[in-house]
Amino acid sequence: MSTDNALVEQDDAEGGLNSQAALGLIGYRLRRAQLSVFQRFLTVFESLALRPAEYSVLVLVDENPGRKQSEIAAALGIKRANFVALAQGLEARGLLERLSVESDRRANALHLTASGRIFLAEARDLHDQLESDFVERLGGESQREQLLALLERLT
Amino acid sequence: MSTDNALVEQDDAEGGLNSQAALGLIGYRLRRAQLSVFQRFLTVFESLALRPAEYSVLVLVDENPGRKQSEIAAALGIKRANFVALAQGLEARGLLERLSVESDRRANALHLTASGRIFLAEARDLHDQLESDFVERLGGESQREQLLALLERLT
DNA sequence: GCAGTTTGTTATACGTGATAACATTCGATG
DNA sequence: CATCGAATGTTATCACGTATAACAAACTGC
Repeated sequence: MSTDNALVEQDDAEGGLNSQAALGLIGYRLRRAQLSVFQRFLTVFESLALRPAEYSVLVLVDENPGRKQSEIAAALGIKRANFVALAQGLEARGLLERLSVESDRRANALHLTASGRIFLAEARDLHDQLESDFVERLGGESQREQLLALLERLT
Repeated sequence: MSTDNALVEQDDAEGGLNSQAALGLIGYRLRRAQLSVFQRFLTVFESLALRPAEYSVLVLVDENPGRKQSEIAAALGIKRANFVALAQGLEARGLLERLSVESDRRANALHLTASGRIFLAEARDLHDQLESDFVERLGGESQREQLLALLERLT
């Protein structure tokens, strides 16, 4: 029952394990792909010292200037508590401004600084290259949209 | 350049942020989908107190009995160092055996115990249900295979 | 004005992945 | 056989991401 025939790969060779079932798992492949993609992201963005989460914050703030921390955090699925250090870090680098709102003195309204916008443009270039590379791997733009649609349904 | 017009959704409403670009990112969607899938996994497997990584180890060992720790770890993309506690945990629960190999006294050969096999059968049932649920969300078996193929290319 | 809620914040804990160092053992080569 | 390099399992440690609890300040609704 264990040793299989020619229908599947042999599992007695030293090289590849029999991983039919294990690697067929959606969750497993999802995790592997995500780790791989993030790893490539980290490599490409190393020169900018920018992490994926930070990039997504900059993009979202750029597209939604003046929003509160909580709103940006919630939109990205990040807990308020965990967002604090993230925002403070970007602020310390001069990329992000946290302006106090007159109508609500608790809230911080997020804006990009001038250099934040310049920095983001640079980051966007890098990211576009990365995304193009992914599209190439996937085999075309239509495959990319298909992937995004499928991932959406899982979320 | 920054404020856009009617071509995209308005971003002044209180509900949804403008997230065209941010949410269009492959890495971002991948991360969100992976978190969502893992969360569902954790919920379903809560009764068994089994984590995703542990499940994948049991499956792989079941299909490749007698392999060394390093081999199983490498096949799952887990570092040797991080695999130790994982394997010891499964051994402590009586699911896994780590037999010393005569031909190589450094190595541990991994096998499932009898109760490990029973336990795994139970886990496989749960996982099959979960996977079926995913397939349903994806819209069919062919979409599942498409997704797996696309993820494979990204890895 | 008060009660309950929201916002930002700190502290803390857990899980995962990565690296470095180490002892033991193996393999190959002199 | 002796030695050197590599492999194996292990421990300790670190960096990150995520989660919860608690808190002060401020807002909202009654």
